Amino acid sequence: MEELKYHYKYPHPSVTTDCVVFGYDGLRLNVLLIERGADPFKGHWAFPGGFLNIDESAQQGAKRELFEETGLRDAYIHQFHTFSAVNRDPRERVISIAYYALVRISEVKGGDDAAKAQWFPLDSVPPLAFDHDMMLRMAIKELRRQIHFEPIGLELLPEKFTMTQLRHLYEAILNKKCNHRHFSTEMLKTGFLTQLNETKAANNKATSLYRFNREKYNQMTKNGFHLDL
Amino acid sequence: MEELKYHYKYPHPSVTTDCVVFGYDGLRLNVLLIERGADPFKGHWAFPGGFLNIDESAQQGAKRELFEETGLRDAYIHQFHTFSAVNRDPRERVISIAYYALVRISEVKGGDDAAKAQWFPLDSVPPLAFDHDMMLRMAIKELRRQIHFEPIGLELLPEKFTMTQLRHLYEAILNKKCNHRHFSTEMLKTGFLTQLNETKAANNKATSLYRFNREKYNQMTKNGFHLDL
DNA sequence: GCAAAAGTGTTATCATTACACCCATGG
DNA sequence: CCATGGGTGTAATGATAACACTTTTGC
Repeated sequence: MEELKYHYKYPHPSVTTDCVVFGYDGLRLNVLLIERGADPFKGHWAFPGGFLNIDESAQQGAKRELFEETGLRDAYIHQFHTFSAVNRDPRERVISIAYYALVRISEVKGGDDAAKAQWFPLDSVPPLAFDHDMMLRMAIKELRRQIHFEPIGLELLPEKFTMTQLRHLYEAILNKKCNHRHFSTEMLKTGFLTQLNETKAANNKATSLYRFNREKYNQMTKNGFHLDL
Repeated sequence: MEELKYHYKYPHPSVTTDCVVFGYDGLRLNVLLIERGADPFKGHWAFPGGFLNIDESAQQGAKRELFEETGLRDAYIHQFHTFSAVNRDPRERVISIAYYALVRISEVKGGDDAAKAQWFPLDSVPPLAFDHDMMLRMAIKELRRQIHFEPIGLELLPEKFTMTQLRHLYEAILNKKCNHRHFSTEMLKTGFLTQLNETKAANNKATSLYRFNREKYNQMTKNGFHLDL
């Protein structure tokens, strides 16, 4: 047995970060799951995560775990809840600070370790390990709230996109249809979209392409705004 | 020196809960602060809080701390963020799971301990200890978001109240005027208000009194709804 | 009696939706 | 050449706000 080095008068919990990684495939919202190779919950699916180092903040820890699993360095992440039920891990007392990330599925590489990772559409997620079912429900709830107060999309859509693509993303996240006239006017008046001169001759007449105005986008992420959908 | 009992191979952080207690006095939103009696930050004001026991969840810990400080057993509390910057406490690595509570100022008794506690209106809060300034900003931001998705007021208003009182509460929280016609129709159509036969002959002609419909209120707290203000 | 607080009637403006129609592409 | 997936014009409906006016109380 290894030497035990750190001594406390009162017991301290272990602290982990977990990351619900949302990816958009242009049609549906997906989550990235890892198949556990060891007990407890061996063979079950779970979110990527791991122990927090003593010299890193939770955000740094979550980004490190995300990088190890997806190869993404600067993804957008957002802390949404800390899970602390006494028996949530059968081995020992573990508190998990949970984040969600928004990424483009196409940019994700396989993880460092040989862990099996796989994307699942939101309506086909298998039963998860630990309290990760609740974790997923709360992540979705928080994402659906956040969409009313911060811009979303820069991390999920290609560089250039049509208004319809942006609406489809919002519809996938909110799981409801949005009126396209209203959606378009609301989006344009936020000011974080730049209309390009280019158009896309897709399956219909020339359609305008848009790009995110990063400066305005970041400012609105920081200061917040209010969107009625 | 006391005997040290708990041994870990890797260092574990300490975990605390802190509670931003919001109280409404019928006019403004206030927060409850404790004057620190010992270093670090001796003499500075801070939110009530303390170490999490190994056999309680964060929610139980926050409620325990709240009870010790206010005498309130069943206040409404809501977790809003976990603070984990490496040097947020100068003594050791401390992670704080932060909640806010909504209480009636009139029901708060002095705390168990001799700690000096005092209510401060939101626009007169002194500089706070640790990272509690940021904590307060984030608590207010989250409360202002939450008000769009869950009913608020049962914990802050008297049993019976007028529509104007309810609107004043919302205006105090959102820090902006609400159109009184619109406010009234929006509130009534949520269904969590019950109009009483009684009226209040206050400073004007007879005004209807309302009560919260607890069943509907709790259901909407749980399932969420959407309110545009 | 008058100022202040709060409710009501009327109307103007704007947001939102519904419906019908048009256009360009891909088979 | 037609079905499909969007886009647009017009108009109805409903939400929101502004303004003037009323009621009652406290001073």
